Amino acid sequence: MSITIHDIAAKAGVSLSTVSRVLNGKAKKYRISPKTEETILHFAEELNYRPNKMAQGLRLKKSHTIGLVVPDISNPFFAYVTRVIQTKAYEMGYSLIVCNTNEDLSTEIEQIELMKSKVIDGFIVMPVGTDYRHLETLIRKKHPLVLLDRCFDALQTSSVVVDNYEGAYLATAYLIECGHKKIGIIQGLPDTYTNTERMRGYLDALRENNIEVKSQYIVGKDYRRESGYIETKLLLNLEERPTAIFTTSDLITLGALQAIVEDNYKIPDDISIVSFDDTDFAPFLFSPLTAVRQPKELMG
Amino acid sequence: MSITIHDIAAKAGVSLSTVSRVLNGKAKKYRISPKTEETILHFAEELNYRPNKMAQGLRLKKSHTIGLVVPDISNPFFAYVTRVIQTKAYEMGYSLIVCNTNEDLSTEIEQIELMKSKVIDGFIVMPVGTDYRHLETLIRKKHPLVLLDRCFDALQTSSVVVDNYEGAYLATAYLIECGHKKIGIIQGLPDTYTNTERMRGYLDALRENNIEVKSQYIVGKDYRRESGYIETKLLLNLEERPTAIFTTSDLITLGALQAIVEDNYKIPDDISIVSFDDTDFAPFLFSPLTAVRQPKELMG
DNA sequence: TAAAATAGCTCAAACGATTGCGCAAAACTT
DNA sequence: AAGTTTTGCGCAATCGTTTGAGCTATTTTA
Repeated sequence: MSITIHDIAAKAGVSLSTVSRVLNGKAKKYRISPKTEETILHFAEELNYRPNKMAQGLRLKKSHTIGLVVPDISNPFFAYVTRVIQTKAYEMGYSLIVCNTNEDLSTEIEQIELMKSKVIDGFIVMPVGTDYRHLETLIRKKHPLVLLDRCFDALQTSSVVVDNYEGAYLATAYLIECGHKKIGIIQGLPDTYTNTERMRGYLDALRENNIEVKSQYIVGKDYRRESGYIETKLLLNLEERPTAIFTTSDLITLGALQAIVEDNYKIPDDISIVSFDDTDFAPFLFSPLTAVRQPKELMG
Repeated sequence: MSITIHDIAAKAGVSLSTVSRVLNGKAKKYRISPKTEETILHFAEELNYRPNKMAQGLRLKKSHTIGLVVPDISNPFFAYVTRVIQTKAYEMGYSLIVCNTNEDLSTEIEQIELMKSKVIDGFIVMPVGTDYRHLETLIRKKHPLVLLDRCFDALQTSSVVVDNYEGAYLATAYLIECGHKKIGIIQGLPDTYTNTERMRGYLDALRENNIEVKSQYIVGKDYRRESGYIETKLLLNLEERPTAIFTTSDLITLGALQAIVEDNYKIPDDISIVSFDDTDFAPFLFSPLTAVRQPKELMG
């Protein structure tokens, strides 16, 4: 089959230990003669030797693999962040196992469970965000873990998040500045960190400007496109329809646009939109979009 | 550390072999008594045993891991396909190691080289497309390999591709039908399978309609957005500028749109665009876009 | 009642690498 | 010339599983 250190040892007429040491650059430390070292290196090259990472991993309890858990890799935001992470990981000699949870908690739990048995050096998780007991277990078992995009204040682990509150506050305040008083929000998945913060920003901006918070203007239940579509339709059909909508994800924005186009409303004459998550295509839409940009590169 | 079959064997008072056999559902085959089986299963459950996949992999020479090599995961098309693949792989009990080649051949070669040492069960590669000697090596070494999106006719391996020729032909023919005679094309990475086929479709459509092929209308050198931007600017500044442009990727399209907006041209009055790769946002652009859709779900 | 068959396990090698300990030969000291 | 140090390398255990080949009771057969 493939070449092992046995083959090299045999060719070079030395023991396994010696080969291993030379190949790991520990020749000096273990006083291997330069001549032997060269011979081994020569044969390793000639046979095109590649260490078997499973064997190494078994022995060293290290896989040089990072598990990345992402809610939806086809979402442009997550895709971009994934690319940044992969590139960096590769530079550092690590591979990336990518798991898609589809914004589903039980899938997330299952996928993490599967990865635990794979001897993964560490996890980067963008959690669904409604529960974190499985992450607690991960921490308790000493698996290195970094949370990305969404975090749990109760969880003792490193997290990389943007200031969702501030972003949402600014977005809403901007609409108010533009003269809007009837501002709807299509929220994402309730009880997730990002959503709670964004809602808080929206609400605070309204309150501080003495604008009444109307419950029928607060809609939405996940970050999907379909959600943006349906909720926008409903908002537009309200007796007193909002003049502006704050969409809390790029996919929601997409759905909202679809609804607006279908019902023949004009942006920004009939309705204004401000979106969380900047997207590459925002500037080229039939009406340029205002958006809150996240530092994706940095986050990755 | 973590629980091994040793621990279970000790608790149950049996040998390692017996535990392994029960856990692999081979109790019948090896005549383990139901009582013993139950005891073992009980302790496995109680200790929350997870097999160490590295040890299993070492022994069985199987990692239940697939390597996916993709040119750019932040490209919506690739991201979508990746998601489909990941979901399916997970259903079948496989994990996915994702590598980004950044459309760079040497990165592709390096990444594949790295994965080879990881004992990967098989590869799914969307190759950069300009060379395939490294893939030949892979096949020669009996690594299972499937090519996706782009293929090499010379390579003896399974490939999943769409009919790029037909798509490009139809797109171009559509523009001709609309009355266009001056049709530019912004091609992708030259010498790649997809690009060659799309060019062929474009050229054949022109020829069969007796339209002169002008070399200054054939521009572009990769699938990137920047490329779409620059080439469109140049096309629009030609003395005899084209009235339609066929863009051969969604990112090129994005760049083209940017250029068109900046220079204050109107779609479709001043210029028409037909794009290869449908995108989610196409219907909501300032002017709806005609596009050739690829069956991403099916391809994945 | 002895031989044969079966049930129910265990032993130990193997997968491919790493590493603490030890040992012989060479080189150096006095 | 005998003792000491250094050089250069090998032995064997270990990581956690799997599996072909036994091995010992018990049961069945003749």
